[in-house]
Amino acid sequence: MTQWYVKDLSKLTQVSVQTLHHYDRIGLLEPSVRLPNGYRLYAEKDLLKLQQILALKFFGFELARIKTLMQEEINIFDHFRAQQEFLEQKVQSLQEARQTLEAILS
Amino acid sequence: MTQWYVKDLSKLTQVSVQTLHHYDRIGLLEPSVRLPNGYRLYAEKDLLKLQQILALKFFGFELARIKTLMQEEINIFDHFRAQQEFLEQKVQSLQEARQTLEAILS
DNA sequence: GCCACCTTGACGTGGCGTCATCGTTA
DNA sequence: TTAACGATGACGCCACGTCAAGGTGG
Repeated sequence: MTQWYVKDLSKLTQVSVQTLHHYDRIGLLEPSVRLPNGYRLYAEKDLLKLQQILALKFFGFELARIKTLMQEEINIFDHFRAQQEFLEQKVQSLQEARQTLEAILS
Repeated sequence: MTQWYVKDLSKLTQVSVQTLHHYDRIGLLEPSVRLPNGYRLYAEKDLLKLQQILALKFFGFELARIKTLMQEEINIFDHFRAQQEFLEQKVQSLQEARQTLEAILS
């Protein structure tokens, strides 16, 4: 089986059907085939692309940025470096709050 | 000066006017005085309440939760403990992503 | 005819930001 | 008269979740 309907791909990747619909709407991941009845049909390359999207999501990138990143495909490491700084700041601010709470509780 | 219009309170606390409007709409911080012309007038106790709200926000509580917390006012430490766990999980997931990026970059 | 799938569309979430339109005058 | 405030209301953002109403048959 190298083709999937939304629900099949959803089960396969643990990504909800609504999320796949959403990705289609915003043009992030459009199924390579649309059947005459309007059904979405995802091929293997779509699955691969989805997995790349999930990886970038894990790194904390926003969907809009993921979209442009996958079109550029160049100097991904520069983006990684920038994203790392971004995450570092987020972690720091969370850590501050957490440590303050810890101080209060101890 | 112990009374402030929205913009004055905004400047004083660095909280935007829109945010103050928002807090009023959701019933989190309603100004103690409403002039006949509809203008909001904040008193000192409102300022104090706003500062408490900001503190709880810093700890990562959601506005809805802050609202109920300030009504209950009891066993705040239990909430702090729960919130600490919540923050700890957030920090961990962010750390994972950050460390993975670090590994890639090094 | 029934079930399990598929579609699109509208609305909700959180915490506001951003106009737009209008009234007030600290 | 105008600027600088004030008000409310509608819509946008992000990443979807959640109905709702209807079509299709792998």
